[in-house]
Amino acid sequence: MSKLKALNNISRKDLIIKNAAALFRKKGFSASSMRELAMSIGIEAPSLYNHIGSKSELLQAICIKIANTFNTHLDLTLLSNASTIDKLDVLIRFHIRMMLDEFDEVFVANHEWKQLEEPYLSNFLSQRKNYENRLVQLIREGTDQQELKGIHPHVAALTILSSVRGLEFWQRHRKELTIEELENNMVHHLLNGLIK
Amino acid sequence: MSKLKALNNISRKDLIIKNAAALFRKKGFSASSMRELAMSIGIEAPSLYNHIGSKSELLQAICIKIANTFNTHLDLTLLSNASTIDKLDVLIRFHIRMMLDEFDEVFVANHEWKQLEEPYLSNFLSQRKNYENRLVQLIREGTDQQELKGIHPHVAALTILSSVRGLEFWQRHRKELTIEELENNMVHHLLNGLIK
DNA sequence: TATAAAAACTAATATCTGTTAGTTTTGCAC
DNA sequence: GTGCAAAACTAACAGATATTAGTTTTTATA
Repeated sequence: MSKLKALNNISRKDLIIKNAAALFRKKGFSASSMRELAMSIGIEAPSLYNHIGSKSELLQAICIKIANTFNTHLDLTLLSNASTIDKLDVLIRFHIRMMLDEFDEVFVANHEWKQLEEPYLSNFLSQRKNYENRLVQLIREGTDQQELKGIHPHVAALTILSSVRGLEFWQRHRKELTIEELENNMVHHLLNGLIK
Repeated sequence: MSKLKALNNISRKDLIIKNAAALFRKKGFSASSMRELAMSIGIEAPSLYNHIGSKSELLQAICIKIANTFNTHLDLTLLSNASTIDKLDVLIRFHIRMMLDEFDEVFVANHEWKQLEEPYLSNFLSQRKNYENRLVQLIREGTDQQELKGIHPHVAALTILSSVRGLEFWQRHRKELTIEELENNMVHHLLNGLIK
């Protein structure tokens, strides 16, 4: 087993977390049982506890990882010298890629964070609030510098974040467009509008 | 009790459904217990069954009602002689009002439909797909008639629906804007874009 | 092949779940 | 006040839940 682990560099614990993300996405955290998770791996439920501490630890791992990924990317983006519009472009595209590439994890973080226990719940929420606030600030700066229209920054930020989040429903239509076309369409809609 | 019911026209069953919507929104359907629901209304859990058939019946009632409300409104809107843009305007504003006025129910329908049992699950999904398809068709017509840009209709529809759905996060900011200002900002963003 | 650790197993527990059965209380009509 | 129906109650059940304890099997190393 440790030879396998060395080969493809994925530990038993990581496998459990990955399967948990898939299961939690499909049925929701509370409606998912440890027996079901174990079965998806091909072992009995108690065997899971040789690798993990508890069910809620799995949710914590998923949510924390996603929150960190997004915040780290925002850090980097805000540091650049690009214009506000270009920064928004980069951020929107990153959200879209994440939504498609790390679908299960992002979905679970978006939908099941309510089931986190303290202090992970507070932590997750403050990270998300922080992310939102910095995005709002970016939009405000764009408005001040006459790059953007005077749309209320909170509303604009919410619209952008909600739109990309809504890509959870895009799976059905994946074949219609390439990822790049999808990105281009969505960025264009959010930045330039729908009306000709 | 029946005098009370006659007076304010809300039956015991309706009260239970209303409290269920609030509870399901706060904790999720699977994480909500019938004992908790009963406590929120001041009775014991088994007493609920004098008024309702089962827990899942509550979720069904909530989801069906919301799906019907949206589909009925779309029926009416599509019948009018207004331009595509005006129709989109009306639809977006209706979603926003619903999200704010019937918050618990809309939230639960959006988030917990997965926990529906058959045939309610299939029914709900086909109603939602139908709604989405008709919105896509409306946007396609707007493009054909040169009212709208050539943004991929599915992407545009998804962006619009996701944005209004994201108003579940607006509760925190309710005091910042009136509902009408919120509507105006969001409609303007989605139709005319963010860039000046 | 012997050893030790990793990881699987079985058995069991306490708790919580939705729901039922049967009984008592409540509130209104006469 | 009597009677009746609505709606509350208590007691209880069968099944599922996450998790623990203790044991056996598997695997890698020496």
